[in-house]
Amino acid sequence: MSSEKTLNDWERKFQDNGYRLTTPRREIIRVVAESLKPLSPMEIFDIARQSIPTIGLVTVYRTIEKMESLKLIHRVHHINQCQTIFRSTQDHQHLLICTKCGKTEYFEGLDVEHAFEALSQKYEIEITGHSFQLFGICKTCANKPDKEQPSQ
Amino acid sequence: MSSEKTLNDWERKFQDNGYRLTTPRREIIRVVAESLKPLSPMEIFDIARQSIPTIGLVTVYRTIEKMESLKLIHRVHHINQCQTIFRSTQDHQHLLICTKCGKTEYFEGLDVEHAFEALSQKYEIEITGHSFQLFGICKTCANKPDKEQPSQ
DNA sequence: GTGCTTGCAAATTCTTTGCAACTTT
DNA sequence: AAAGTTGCAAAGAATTTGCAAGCAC
Repeated sequence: MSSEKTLNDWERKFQDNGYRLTTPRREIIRVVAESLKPLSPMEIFDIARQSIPTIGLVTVYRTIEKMESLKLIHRVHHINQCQTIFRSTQDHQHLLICTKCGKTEYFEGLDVEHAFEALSQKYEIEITGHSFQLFGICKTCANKPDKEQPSQ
Repeated sequence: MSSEKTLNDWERKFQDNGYRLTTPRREIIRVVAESLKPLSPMEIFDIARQSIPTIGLVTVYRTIEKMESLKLIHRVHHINQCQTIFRSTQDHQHLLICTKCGKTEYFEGLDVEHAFEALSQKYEIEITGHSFQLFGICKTCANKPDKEQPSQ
């Protein structure tokens, strides 16, 4: 899908949901829809500002909120930015996280590395690492609908 | 591996690398090594403070730094915390990211969902979502050793 | 005209840095 | 004793909120 089509789609989604298409908002949408890489709010701001110098960073944050609620974007894991930490194991990097209580464990039984060679060639990129996390509701939380934290 | 063993391992790693084992540092290590879930710096601080009330949040940040350089921990993707955004597609959530220039694209050719049913049963958790990202060096960057950004 | 949206300023929250006092080795 | 480490205070970033003026519909 061309980015021009994406852009129209996004603008239509905004209107269909009762959001107005203002000049700054359209520019922010355009920047994100056409970007080849994940962007931080400040990066979006800097790019958008080149066309609309009076734009405010706050508007960027608020437009991101709306794009997210419309599911037009999602958040990308950049290792250096995430500040939630967990003990690592040498072997496995595959995590299973309960979104309700936070309980987390490493899991085995899903081999993804076997496909890396073929993907490297197909997409012309040398794969050097990966992040793989599954989210779900653990047994304990499924049985207790109320908020519950693990012992620590 | 029991968390007691983990704890001893970690303390030894600190000492082997010339870091001193101080009271606050040991407590922070203990909290992280024994935690069942990923923790933010503030959460670590709050738990550690229960045993060592005089501990400082700064020490938590600095100990995290050291644990990370010793590869005892790693950072976990929590969707609500990461502020780097990228357009989403309805179908695929699998990203290929060049760590040098940031260029990102969705990829196909790796079916992970097929294993979810078996994993759900094995780990007693209902899987509701996942995040899967591959990191690497794209062809363009591999040919140009200098820093280079994609057009946007 | 109505009501959503904007940008500013200020308030919060999060993270890093400088430094003198303190601990570990 | 030497060198690494601590916690405070302050600086610096990043994000959110209140609000009057402005704009889309």
